[in-house]
Amino acid sequence: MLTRVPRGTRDILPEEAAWWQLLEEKIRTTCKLFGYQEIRTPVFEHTELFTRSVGEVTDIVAKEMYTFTDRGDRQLTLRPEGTASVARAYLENNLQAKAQPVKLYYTGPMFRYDRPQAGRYRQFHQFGVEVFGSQDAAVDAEVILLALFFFSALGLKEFSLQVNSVGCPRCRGPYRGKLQEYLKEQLSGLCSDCAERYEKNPLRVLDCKKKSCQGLLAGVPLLTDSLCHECEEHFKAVCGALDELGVEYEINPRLVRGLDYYTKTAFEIISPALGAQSSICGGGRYDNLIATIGGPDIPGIGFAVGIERVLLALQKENVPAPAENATAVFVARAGVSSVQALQLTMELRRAGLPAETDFLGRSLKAQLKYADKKGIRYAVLLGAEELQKGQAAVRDMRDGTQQAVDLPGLADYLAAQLKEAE
RNA sequence: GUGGGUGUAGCUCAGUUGGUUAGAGCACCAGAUUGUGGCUCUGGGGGUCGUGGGUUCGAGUCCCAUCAUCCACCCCA
Repeated sequence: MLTRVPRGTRDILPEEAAWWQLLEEKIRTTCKLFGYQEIRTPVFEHTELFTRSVGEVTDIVAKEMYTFTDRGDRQLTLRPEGTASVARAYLENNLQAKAQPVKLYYTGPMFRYDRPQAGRYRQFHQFGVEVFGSQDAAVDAEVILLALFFFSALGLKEFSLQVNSVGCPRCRGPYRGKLQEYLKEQLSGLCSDCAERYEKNPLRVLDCKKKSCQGLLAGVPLLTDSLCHECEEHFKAVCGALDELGVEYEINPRLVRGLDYYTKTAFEIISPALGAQSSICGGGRYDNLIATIGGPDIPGIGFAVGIERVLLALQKENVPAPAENATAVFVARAGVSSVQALQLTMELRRAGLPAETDFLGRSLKAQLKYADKKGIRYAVLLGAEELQKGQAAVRDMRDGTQQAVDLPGLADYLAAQLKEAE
């Protein structure tokens, strides 16, 4: 073999593509139901967009971006996430001039240079929504409800919601100091990763998986206790809205989001069916993002769902595979040219019947075998004998019964049979 | 970037202390049925044993390297 797919990428073969189509359909219907409109942005952007919005010191920017220089010496990057691009498009196309708030959704491939593992790929796919222009806590609730609604619509059963508030620059700065002060005492007991996190991003120490570190965090000050008045009120309002709407959730004061632009609400939806990468949806509010990339002061909130992970979760939960939409009719031929058979096949197609025929000159037996394997319901036998009488034999592949039908009425006959079969 | 597991047919795997021409099931193709799928029977095609090097009279088997893949860490969807 000359070459293989690059590491961390994969082919989606027809069988699996049926799952993808199902997901894409649910995405569209759910978003329509909630009044969100689709936006499509390029898969690559100026590198600067991500370094500025996602944050220079985040892992995504520091070590996971697919960055390249094009022939015109431009620094470009394959998008590692969707929010920055949508925020850029919002600004660039003056969507603040449209009816507010602007509610958008997107799907598509994202790229991160990371070691592949269960539920993690270098090219992966996200479905996300973004709302610009409202600070109402009810919007936070709606966005969360949309995600939960989507998972339920897919037939997913086991998933749970965690929420937190990561504050804003006003309260996060002082809290960071308080946290570092506390951690300073424990520094000798923390793992090497946490020692590094202590310097670079102390909030991350909170959700370290090591028991030894968690043990040292018993009396750690929590951000939710140090929120400024505005953030605290907003967090209370979000929790209150979820309560009132009957949404089950857990407050996880150690939930930290990895991207710099998050403010206030942060949430995550987890599927226990998955391995270590159990997060199927992550999101939150980003009230300063638009301003960060040079726009006016417009608040926003959104989430991203990992399509591959949702697919894994559906399979782990044994959600039944979507029914294959098989071809309805196979035109088998005996002593008739493939072009003649194609002629009849086209007539059926023009009448709206999914149909195919043989191109391999196989025996009738082999043709029927093919039709059987592809789950085709009706085989039309076009043979010299029948053709003389102006007929074709229609074989119901389910019970093997056969019926001679006049060619002029064949499409109508098949259409009626198929309708009845429904 | 770090640690561990696994690489033999399209798929799942077997292959003895290193020993002739590397096997099975499923899948695929054909025949039994000269124009009829599924079930059965019979036959057939398909492998540089991941790759490169080493040890040996002899390597799928042992050693080293490398690549791929899986799982976990970091981080994230």
